[in-house]
Amino acid sequence: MKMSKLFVQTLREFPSDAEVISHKMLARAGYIRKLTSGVYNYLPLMWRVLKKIENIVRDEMDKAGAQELLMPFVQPKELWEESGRWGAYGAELMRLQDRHGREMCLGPTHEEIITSIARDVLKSYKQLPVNLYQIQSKFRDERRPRFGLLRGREFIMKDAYSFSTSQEELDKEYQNMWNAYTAIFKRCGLETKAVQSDSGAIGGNVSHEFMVITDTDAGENDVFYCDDCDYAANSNHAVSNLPKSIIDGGYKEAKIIDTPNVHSIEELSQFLNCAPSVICKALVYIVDKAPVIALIRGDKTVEETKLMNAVGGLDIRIATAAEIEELMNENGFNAIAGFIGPQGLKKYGEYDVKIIADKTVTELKNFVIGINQTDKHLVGANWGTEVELPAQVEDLRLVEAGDFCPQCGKPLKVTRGIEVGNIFQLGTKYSKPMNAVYLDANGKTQPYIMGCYGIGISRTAAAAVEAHHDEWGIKWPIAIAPYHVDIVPVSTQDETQMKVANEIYEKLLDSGVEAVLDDRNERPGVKFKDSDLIGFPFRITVGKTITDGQVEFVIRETNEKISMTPQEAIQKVIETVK
RNA sequence: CGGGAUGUAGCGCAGCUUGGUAGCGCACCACGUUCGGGACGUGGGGGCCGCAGGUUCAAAUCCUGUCAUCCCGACCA
Repeated sequence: MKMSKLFVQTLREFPSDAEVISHKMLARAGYIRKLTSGVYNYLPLMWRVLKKIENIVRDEMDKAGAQELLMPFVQPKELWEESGRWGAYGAELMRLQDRHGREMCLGPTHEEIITSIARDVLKSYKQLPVNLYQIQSKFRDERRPRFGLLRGREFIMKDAYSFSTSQEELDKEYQNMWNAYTAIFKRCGLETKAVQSDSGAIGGNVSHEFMVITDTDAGENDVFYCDDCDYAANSNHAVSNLPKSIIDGGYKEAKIIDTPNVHSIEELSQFLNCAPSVICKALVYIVDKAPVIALIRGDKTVEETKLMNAVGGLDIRIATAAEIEELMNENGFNAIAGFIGPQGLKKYGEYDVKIIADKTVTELKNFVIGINQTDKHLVGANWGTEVELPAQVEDLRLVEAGDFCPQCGKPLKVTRGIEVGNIFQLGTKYSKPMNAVYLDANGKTQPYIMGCYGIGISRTAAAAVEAHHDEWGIKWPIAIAPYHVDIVPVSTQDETQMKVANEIYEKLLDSGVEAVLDDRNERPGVKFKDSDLIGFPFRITVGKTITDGQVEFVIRETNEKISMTPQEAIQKVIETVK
């Protein structure tokens, strides 16, 4: 491709609406343009990158025995009602009506569709197992799109779905996909870590996320991991063993004491001169409109996803001051946040109050707790006497760096990650309600045991930029770079330089190398800046030294410059690309 | 959805307080001088000042409404 004809406009400055590095770089280097919030045009350079990632994904999925198909982007409401998700999915599901008023949605994922196809075709155990996948645009009406391609509303995704006859068969396919994913990301030049995760709205039991580890703002997930064993988990799912803490408040008897204007755990522990770990904290949450009180040790934090899952909810938030006031009034108390306790809270409007204790509070003795009276606390409390231990006890705790690994006991570390793929064991979550069944060897009707496996194609491209760039621009891994090499004659006026540059270009093209010839009559600085910004893995500069038979070979990854003959440069590129 | 901000040429911005011919830099076109890390000169092309009302002789500027975009908090590929 001649640079003068390449459809690209690089910008001197970063667009003002871009926040993270991948968004800034891709926009400035002319890969993408925003159409509307969270929706981007993929310009020719971007599309080449995306196609390369897609092809790596295809290759590995096919090798793993999966078959590609393509499902519709627009889906009818009826199938979503069968699975129960028309109501459950929430505002992220982009709903619309056709001219007859029939309700449809834009596909955010395709479990319903694939299940409806499978149940029509897969009638016998002899046809199983099967793994089907597609690569397609998805639409999720995110509450807040941001970070460019990392969190768009429309994005390109590979989604695969497996159908098995047993848990063992599913386990095998899960491992198969795990291996394929590891190979895919490696080929894309990305280092990933597979971490245990919460399974969220898609549902299911076992799931892992593939994270590109990046300690920047673009990494939206906290990942806890162990250096000594293979344990790694998303913060919404991580568990840990705790270091020894003080769990006995040491109070000889239970009594109510005045704690004026002492709102926070920190203030309370100072006021009472006790460890935060002997205080039982009570937090009021609203899960799907219903009130939930979470009890947890004062020095620990509630992981909201865990709490939400403990009550089987879909949406969670901390209660407002006004809601707490209502809750108190309705149950005959008068207290503000900071003085809440679990005692005597029964009703909130039409809902029953649920009380759930984190495991950390069960072992407390002679502890401190709120009693729903402002400016008062109970000290020296014990379960079973002063306070009743809630029937439901769960792990609600957010893990912290330094907690001990649940597998091997060594201290855990934390880092940030970008989720580029995930694998789920769905079980019969969709096959049962949608009556997707086959006949087993005994002629008995059985629901499929399903799995699903996603890769964010466009997100993977953005994550690659996050992981591979410097202050001058992108440094694409060779396997997903839009072009392999940029050939830059320093002066288009110089006949020798142009002649040699053209020869190099033609020879590389003949060898199947994806080359760009920067034939623009621009000053060299402009061409070098563009070359670095766009991120060609290699650059061959043809300058004055061509009179000595030398060109300059530049490796973008290291910015290393090596003088060599044109023939050597050609050889070097061909060897690397093959 | 809550809190904060911004909409003026493809990109980055000024002008608005105090209404009076719409500007600057980059990019784009032409000519000339330049030519190893985003050159310079001269001359050009491109804008319903987000949109709709209102006030006024006159609105980018003042008022009202509306739409869009971005940032900070809860979700996911």
